[in-house]
Amino acid sequence: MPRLVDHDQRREELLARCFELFAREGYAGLTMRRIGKELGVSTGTLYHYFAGKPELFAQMFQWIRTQDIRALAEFAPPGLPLARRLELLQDFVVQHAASMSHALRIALEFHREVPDAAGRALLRETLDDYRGAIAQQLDLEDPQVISAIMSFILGILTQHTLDPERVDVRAQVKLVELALVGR
Amino acid sequence: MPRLVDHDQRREELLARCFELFAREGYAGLTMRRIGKELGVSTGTLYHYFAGKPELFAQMFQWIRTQDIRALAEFAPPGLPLARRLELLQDFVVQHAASMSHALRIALEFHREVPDAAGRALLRETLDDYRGAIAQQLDLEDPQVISAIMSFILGILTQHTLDPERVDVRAQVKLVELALVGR
Amino acid sequence: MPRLVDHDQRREELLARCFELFAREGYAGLTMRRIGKELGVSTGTLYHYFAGKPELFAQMFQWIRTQDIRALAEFAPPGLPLARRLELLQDFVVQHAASMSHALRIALEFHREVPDAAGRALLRETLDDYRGAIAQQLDLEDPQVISAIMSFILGILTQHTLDPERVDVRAQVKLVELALVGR
Amino acid sequence: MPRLVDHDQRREELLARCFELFAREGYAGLTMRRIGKELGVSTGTLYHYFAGKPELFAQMFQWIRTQDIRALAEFAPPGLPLARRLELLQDFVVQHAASMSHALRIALEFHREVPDAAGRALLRETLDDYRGAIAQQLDLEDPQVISAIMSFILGILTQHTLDPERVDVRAQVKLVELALVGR
DNA sequence: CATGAATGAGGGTTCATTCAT
DNA sequence: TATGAATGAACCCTCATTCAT
Repeated sequence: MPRLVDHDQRREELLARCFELFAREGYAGLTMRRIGKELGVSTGTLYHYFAGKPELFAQMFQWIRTQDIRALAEFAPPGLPLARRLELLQDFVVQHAASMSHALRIALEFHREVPDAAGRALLRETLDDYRGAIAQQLDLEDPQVISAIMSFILGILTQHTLDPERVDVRAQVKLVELALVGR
Repeated sequence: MPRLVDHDQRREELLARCFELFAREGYAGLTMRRIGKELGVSTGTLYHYFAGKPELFAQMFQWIRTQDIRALAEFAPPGLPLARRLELLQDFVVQHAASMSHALRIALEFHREVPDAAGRALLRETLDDYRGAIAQQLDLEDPQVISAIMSFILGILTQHTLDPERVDVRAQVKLVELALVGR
Repeated sequence: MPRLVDHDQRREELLARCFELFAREGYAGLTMRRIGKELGVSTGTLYHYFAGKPELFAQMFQWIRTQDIRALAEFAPPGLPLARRLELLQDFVVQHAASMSHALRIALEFHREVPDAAGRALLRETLDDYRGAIAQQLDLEDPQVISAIMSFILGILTQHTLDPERVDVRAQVKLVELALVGR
Repeated sequence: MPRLVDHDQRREELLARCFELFAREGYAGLTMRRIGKELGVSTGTLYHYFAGKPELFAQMFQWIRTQDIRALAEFAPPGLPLARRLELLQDFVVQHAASMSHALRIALEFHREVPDAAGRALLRETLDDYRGAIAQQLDLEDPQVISAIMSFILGILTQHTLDPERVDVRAQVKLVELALVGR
């Protein structure tokens, strides 16, 4: 059934192109008409592929989540020492700062817009996936350490959003290294 | 003779009571009618004290900022060793986690809703004030260290928002201590 | 009872100062707050003297009407020939063009805002008073002639409103003279 | 495929049906909701065709203007003597009194609601078009004479509005004839 | 008498959503 | 499958009016 594949492929393509839009304008600030216009389709078409705005947003969140985890699970090849792994994590954050900030904003919006149990569970699950990916890539086990690294990354992304010129990601990551590896 | 009301005092009182509302519902998600209802006043009264929704939001942001800086500048009395200061910071974060998370969300909303140069400048200034307060209270000077601590706090607050049950603030702060004070 | 006199005097004074305001901004376009501000009193005071906005407007209309008729009934001393009287009417229109235009606008607004039988009757009565004053001052009797002169004046005022630079009142009145006095 | 609607045609149709509404209720007195209800469409539809209330009003004004000038430029076939032309003008005014009164009211509203230079220029232009049409149809040249006839018509319309029962258009026009053609 | 804080109905406008084509 | 005209609830905001002081 090639039709279904086409349909799903088209759907994903639309989702991908929504990502930046939602990150920039926010859930409430972005209208279905606007989305349609930016994607070059009518609102009718949007409703053909998605049941509604919340549905579209939720699917997009799921989509980013998958994309992100996939990318995060690959930044360090196995067998490297911790210091080197931390360096690679640092490179990853520096390179993906913009899109990770966007993803964070969307997660926070998701938290607000989908405040039911399912939404919360999805967010927890997502956080866990991130933590898991970091744990695996850094080859660390202590959940508090992972959580701390996670905090650190989230904070860097937040500062990056609020004051992009002032945040020196590299210098900051160095400090984490100190904490973990010792001096 | 007019009704005896201190205009500015009343204004501030309304602002204070908006804080949680905006943090929970977000700028776009919170309607003036809803604000009025929650505060127990009519929309007309709201417009009597504030020129409009953006104005109300901006004033509220300024108000939190002042409140927060004031609180943050007092968590550690002078003359204590760094380890003790970090402990006090940790206590401060633990105690104020909820309201600080709210403030962070509002800052991020502000970033989206007031995207002009003045808004951005205000956010940078606010971040600087926070950094300054932390620097002074911890008696630290290296801006990168301050920024890193800032990242750390912001990340804890973000995780606290997304997954309140899972974040052990105390355990995480311990790690920062290790990085700064050594083991 | 000097209090009552004071009260009425104050009321009339406020009415007088409303006139231009209503003419310029229109009934719906002028708010009670604005009236208060322009007159230097609070809205409360306005409601102390007038039962409400419609009442204020109606009283003001009555007030202009009285003023206007009084002025119109005096432009020509008795005993002059028709040609001279027409000249004096012309002078009167030229001098009072602005305030007469305002009065006309207000009459038209009154027609819209007070569409009940009493309002309509008041407008007819007012028109009759004007016609009567013109008839008496020009010493003419044919109601169609009076009505024609009335039309003429109203039309001049309308053109004066819509295109103040282009209307040469004197030249136009000359034509009426031709019609009435012959050449 | 989209619903088959000629956007511009639909727009004009809505404009035409707004005309009487605005004339009767005035700009400020007529709400978008009311317009929608009277035209049998939702407010959403109104905003689908017009950018807003001012835009709708302005387009309607332009529309009447075009309609009126077209009608006015055809009341007298060429080659008739002045007296006959005046008779035809009289017939025209008698027949179109109601719609011309409406147009005049709308012009006056426009004068108040669009007080900027462009609005004023448009009104002047409109007056000029009317004067031009009259000049051409009556085969007259003296601008003051045209303006006087214009005044006369405007005044008749004004009286017609304020006191419809009392104005004998025919009798009044006779007087203008006397002035122009002589007795 | 005078004030202006307070009200809430109703204004213009937007926008998710539906549906005839 | 795709379109965009159409809907109407709900938004922000204004304003005539009331009333405690």
